[in-house]
Amino acid sequence: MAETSTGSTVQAVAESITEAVRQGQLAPGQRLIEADFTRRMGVSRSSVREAFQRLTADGLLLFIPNKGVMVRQYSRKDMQDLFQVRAVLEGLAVRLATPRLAAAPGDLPQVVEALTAAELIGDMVALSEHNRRFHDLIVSAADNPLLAQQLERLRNSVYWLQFRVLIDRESIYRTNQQHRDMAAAILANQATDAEAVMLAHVALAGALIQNLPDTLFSAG
Amino acid sequence: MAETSTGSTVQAVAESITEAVRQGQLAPGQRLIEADFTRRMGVSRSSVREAFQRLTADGLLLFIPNKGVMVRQYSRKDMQDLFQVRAVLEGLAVRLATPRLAAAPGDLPQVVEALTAAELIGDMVALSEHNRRFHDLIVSAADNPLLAQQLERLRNSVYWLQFRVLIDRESIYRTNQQHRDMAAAILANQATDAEAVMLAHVALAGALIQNLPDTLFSAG
DNA sequence: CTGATTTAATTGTCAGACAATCATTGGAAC
DNA sequence: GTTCCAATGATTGTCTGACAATTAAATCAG
Repeated sequence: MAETSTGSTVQAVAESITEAVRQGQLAPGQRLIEADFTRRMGVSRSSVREAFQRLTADGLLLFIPNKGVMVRQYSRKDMQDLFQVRAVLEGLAVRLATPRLAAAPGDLPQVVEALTAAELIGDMVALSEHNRRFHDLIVSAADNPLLAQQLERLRNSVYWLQFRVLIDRESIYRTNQQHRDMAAAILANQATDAEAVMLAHVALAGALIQNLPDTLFSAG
Repeated sequence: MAETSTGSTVQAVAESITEAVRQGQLAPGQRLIEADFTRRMGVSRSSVREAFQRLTADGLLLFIPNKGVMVRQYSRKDMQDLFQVRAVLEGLAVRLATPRLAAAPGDLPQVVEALTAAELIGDMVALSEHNRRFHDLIVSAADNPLLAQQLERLRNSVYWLQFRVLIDRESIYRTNQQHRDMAAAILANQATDAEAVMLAHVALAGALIQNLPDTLFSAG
């Protein structure tokens, strides 16, 4: 277990599971057995249960009484709901962040450049990485920890789907163009414009996800 | 989180603590001792710990490693952050709910009437009750469970402060007038107008809370 | 092959244990 | 009397083992 460990066992278990889900080693819908993790990680059932509890509250796992927990899977409706919420929150974030970033852009210009560069050479890993940096930069400039936490949770929920989305060059280009437009609006201190672009940006991401095949969604 | 009670022990403990916090029997900042609850409620430590864990994720309690949990207390900045987030979420809720409620108003007219009646006779308990019904009606009409859950959590956080806010007749009147305006916009299927009123409504609530004395806030 | 019944897995909860950490108390030194 | 520090007590973090209740799997009768 080589994560940002606080020394806490529960924390380590939770992080390990989170990572496994993100990497797709634990598929959505898959049931998690307590005894399984006690053996594989050499920790007690109490610790495993507490980790499950925490991750359930985080929305990563789904808890069903007397049945245990499973990796939460989302229906199309769930994703639609999620992107509606995410849109207004990301919009709020960029609205709050704009005046601050306009005054102190920090890494913003470099990140946008890196995004464009990654797009040109088709480096998906770098693209994903810098995309995360772009949004993190905005959220942290918004200076609202609650907002940051909520958005982090929402992003975790779509993390594994996100990868299946950026496949065609067209979508990548459109997405990246929105990044550039948004950065321009931010640096010009046009909060309303930046928010409008962000709303379109999140809407596009949501639409791309809805275009994915049925097999990636639960029935619900 | 007010889930349907499963009769589960952990659930019972969590609900009991939530209720105690809402009623002010457990004051913000107060530390909760595990052994205390095992004795008083006749349950095991594991159950208490799991309940703590759940409530921490819900934002009701604050967890500090090796120190335990305490009833979370909020600084003015925390409350400002919270109301910023709440505003956009409640705004989204009413925007989504408006077309549905315009088509099928359900109890909306009666609730608004009951609010006005409670205001006239100065019945604070009824006022609070119908206020909750008003907002619940909107959120459930929005048909977005994720949004509903997030708003529920945010409301829990301010529940105990809310009571200290509605003291002067002026604020009560203004608040209630917003309810009436919002209902009118909803029934006229004017989603944008309804959302605008909601934003003002939440902003007013936030301002009233900021007017409360320092003693009700943590330092931060 | 289907359905019912027995068997095995798994969860929910409890009790008790012990080391690690935090909080408090009571000096000892200044 | 105040300040620092060690001894003491309280509390948390984690583990082990246990057992009833519930769910899932296997078995067998038809």
